[in-house]
Amino acid sequence: MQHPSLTLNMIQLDLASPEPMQFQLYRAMREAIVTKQLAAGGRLPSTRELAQRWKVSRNTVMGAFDQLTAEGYLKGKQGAGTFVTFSVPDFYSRVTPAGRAACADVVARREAALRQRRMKYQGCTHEPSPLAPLRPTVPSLENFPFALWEQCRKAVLRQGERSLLTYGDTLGYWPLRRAVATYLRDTRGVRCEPAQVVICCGSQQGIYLTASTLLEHGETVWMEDPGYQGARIVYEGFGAKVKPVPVDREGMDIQRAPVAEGVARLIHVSPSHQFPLGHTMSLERRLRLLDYAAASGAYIVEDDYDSEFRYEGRPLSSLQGLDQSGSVVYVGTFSKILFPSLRLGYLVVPPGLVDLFEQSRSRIDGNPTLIDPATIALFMEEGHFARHIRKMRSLYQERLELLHDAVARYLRGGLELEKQQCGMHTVGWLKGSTPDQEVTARAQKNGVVAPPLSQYTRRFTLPPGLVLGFAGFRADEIDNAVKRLADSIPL
Amino acid sequence: MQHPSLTLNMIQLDLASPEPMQFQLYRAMREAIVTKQLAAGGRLPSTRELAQRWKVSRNTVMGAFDQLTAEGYLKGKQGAGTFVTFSVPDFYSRVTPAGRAACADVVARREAALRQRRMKYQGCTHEPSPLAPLRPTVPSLENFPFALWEQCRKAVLRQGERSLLTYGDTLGYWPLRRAVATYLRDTRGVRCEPAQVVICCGSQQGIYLTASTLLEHGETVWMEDPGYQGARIVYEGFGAKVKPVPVDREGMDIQRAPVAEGVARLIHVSPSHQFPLGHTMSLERRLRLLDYAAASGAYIVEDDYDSEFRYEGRPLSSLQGLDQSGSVVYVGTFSKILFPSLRLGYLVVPPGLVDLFEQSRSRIDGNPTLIDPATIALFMEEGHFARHIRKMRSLYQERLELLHDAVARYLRGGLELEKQQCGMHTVGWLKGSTPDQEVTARAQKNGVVAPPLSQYTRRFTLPPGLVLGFAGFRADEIDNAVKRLADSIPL
DNA sequence: CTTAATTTGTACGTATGTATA
DNA sequence: GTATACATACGTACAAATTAA
Repeated sequence: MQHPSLTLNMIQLDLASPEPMQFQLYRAMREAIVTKQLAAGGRLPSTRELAQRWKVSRNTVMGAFDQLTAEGYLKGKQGAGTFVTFSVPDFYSRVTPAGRAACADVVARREAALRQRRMKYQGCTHEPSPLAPLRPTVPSLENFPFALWEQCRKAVLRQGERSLLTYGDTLGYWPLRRAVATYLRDTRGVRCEPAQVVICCGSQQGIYLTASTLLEHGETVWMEDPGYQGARIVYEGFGAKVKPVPVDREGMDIQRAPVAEGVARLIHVSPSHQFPLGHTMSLERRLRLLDYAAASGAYIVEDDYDSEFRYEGRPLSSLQGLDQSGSVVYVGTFSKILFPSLRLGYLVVPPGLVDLFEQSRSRIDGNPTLIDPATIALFMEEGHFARHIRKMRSLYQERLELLHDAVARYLRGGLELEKQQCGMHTVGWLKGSTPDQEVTARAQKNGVVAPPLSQYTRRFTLPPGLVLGFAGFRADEIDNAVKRLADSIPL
Repeated sequence: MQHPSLTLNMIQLDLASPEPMQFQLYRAMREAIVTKQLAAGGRLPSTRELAQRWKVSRNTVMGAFDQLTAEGYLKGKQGAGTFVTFSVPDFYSRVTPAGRAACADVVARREAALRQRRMKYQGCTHEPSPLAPLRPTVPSLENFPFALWEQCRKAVLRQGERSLLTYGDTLGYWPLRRAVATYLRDTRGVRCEPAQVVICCGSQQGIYLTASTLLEHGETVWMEDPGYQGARIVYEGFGAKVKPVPVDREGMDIQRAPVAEGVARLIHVSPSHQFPLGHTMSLERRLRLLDYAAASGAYIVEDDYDSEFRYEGRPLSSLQGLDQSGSVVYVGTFSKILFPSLRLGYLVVPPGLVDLFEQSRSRIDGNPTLIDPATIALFMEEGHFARHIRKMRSLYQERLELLHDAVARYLRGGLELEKQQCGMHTVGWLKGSTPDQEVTARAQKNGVVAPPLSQYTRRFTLPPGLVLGFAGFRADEIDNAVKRLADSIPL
């Protein structure tokens, strides 16, 4: 077959461009080949000729040719010339307008289908509210002993620099698992061995991991309503049917669960400090719940997200500590005690399930980080952790009182605060008839973050209310925020 | 009703135990109440009497009583005594031996069923091999510019301490997404905007996230065989049917895919440096693959895990850069360039799918970390990143040559190294007839890590071979390891 | 078949701007 | 600030392969 000669007339060089000339040539020629402007098998002009025509060195042309040869577009034959080896396959849809159109159609339909499928999981999206008062779940960062933290980090790095940079254990850094086990035993009445502790990237991942291990597509999950919607989204993402169970002052009542609609595989609760209402689950309800789980084979997810900060009396011990059947997965987090961007949490799983959790963990996200966990471990071992909690407890208690004062000052009659015994946020009931979303929107305009209670419920209607975080903000910030909140509530 | 007096004779204290005595008392009494050894309404002995009997301070007894009172088990009446308030509900199965047995049975069956269900996902587990030569995918940690890294971290913290401790954007720290986009554009020919970049906890999570967004239960995934089994486990965990596609020197051949067994939703490939064999996918195969994806509606996962280190010529540009239909999800990682325990990677997703990925991301693991990403961003902006890659490139090239020398010296005839042009590991073909697993086991005993090739394949048989990592080890370590490897290979 | 012209592939040396140590 | 390394660009030379006269 006679090889047609190709001219390459279409290619223009730009001397002023910062892009190297070799690369300009490479790109232009590749484009020409892929779009079939240069036919397969065609012979290119000699490098000499091209160098002369483009007024560059022959080496420059050869540089471009080399790259194209390496990528398989060209093939040089000594003495004969350089040829386009690569025949853009005829199947290649890009070359014909019809093919292109067909593909575009397929691609568009694919995306539409995907969007459709995912629609059902959408629900309430995570609102990215700004870091303004009174955003809930923000700890006091100003009071975090960052210098101490850095000191621990340095010590940890000095000791084990090389080993802390490599791959860690799937379930987490052992000294941290040990420290967490001790901590939970001492302060939360959790019964566990270090081996049962799983370190994960935040409590959200902990819940995810639990779902991925214990939950099968189509199974039923019972959740508190109102409750933590982040968990609902996770469960629904696994194809679970999430059924709301009403909550009152004694917490979730398992006897009011929709048993008729199918037995639960997972029951998600926050017994120490119900999210978002803040109630503590009563002892009777706890025992009923545990009994139901043991008798029915359901697992309980105990979300203990906020239990560290209790202002009256001793913290109640955990559900997990009462359980004797191995039905409870305990979920905790460091994000709210230390700082959120640390993104570390933990699970305590029943002893018999550790290996199953290890399997799913290694699928999601093989080898975890090491430096931060090692730092936390030391931070705990040296007692800074417990000390910081104690300090924050009294600080947050003060701030809760400040919030009460400010509400009494600026919002008498407009907002009634729930009596809160623990946590970092409280609920304020709106006395007027304005829907809470509307108040939230107005407050946002005034620079105050206060999510509406209605955002946390799916089925049961609540009186209008706001969730107010008081932990992360100074006295003046709280005062100011409540003042502006008062301006946002129509009287 | 007359309250019966209770004796508490059953309670024994253990002075030697590290558990505080208050807590021992608390637990023992709680246990007695819950198991109905102490009846509801019963009057306990006075704290004075108990203190005397147990030979502890009255304060200790009061501590235990306080806790039990706070939790709702007891109620003290001044002048009258302390009473058991909590009546264990009769439903409570734990109280009767029959109920206990029934629960135990349910619990045991639940766990067995779970184990059964999860069995199918088990497959090849992640082998936790020690950090010994010649373990693959270990970068040279000794040469990591840790001082510079710490400097960047410090600078980043100084600038934005408070904001770096709070919650970040779902898809990652924006400056890092921007830096990654620029880097990939310049060095990998990836076409992308910063908004398409998703920061995740390692490439494993990237693959997981992709599967959770694009893959539905029961759909088909095509994968290179041999290939990265971590990805297979992820896909199978989502209920996908994973079909192996053979690989040769030109990479995976889409024309040999098992089309008859169902159309693919996802195609997982490593075109720049096939894992584990190290071949580069030819241009024709690349275009065929892209064409197939665009025409069939499949998505391609391009795992570009190792492409930074190329020792001859320029790195080939990515599949993503050739794609015009938005069918490619590009997966990269920092773990192999910086250090593994950093656990950070990234995806580049098609522009139309960003919001879907954001949704799934927020389910898996809401708000990502900030300090490390910010540090990387600065590290990149200041050029340390590119510099470090360049340095490591020439270092690894040297080490590859050292490996070749050592093999020539100690293993002439026993092992033939694949000619490698890039990456951090290479393949050595065993010339004898011993199965590779056996050689691996012997090597492990001699302190050398060298995974068998057979571990990376599912269906197609390969000649026996070993995967040898040369990047993370010093000259003497490599030499020594090869010597010990020679002792492990029967001649 | 021989020969001369042409072409690639390889190997030098040099200059320059940039980034790095 | 200075020395060093590196990528880009340019020029020259020559061997090996091919082609056409």
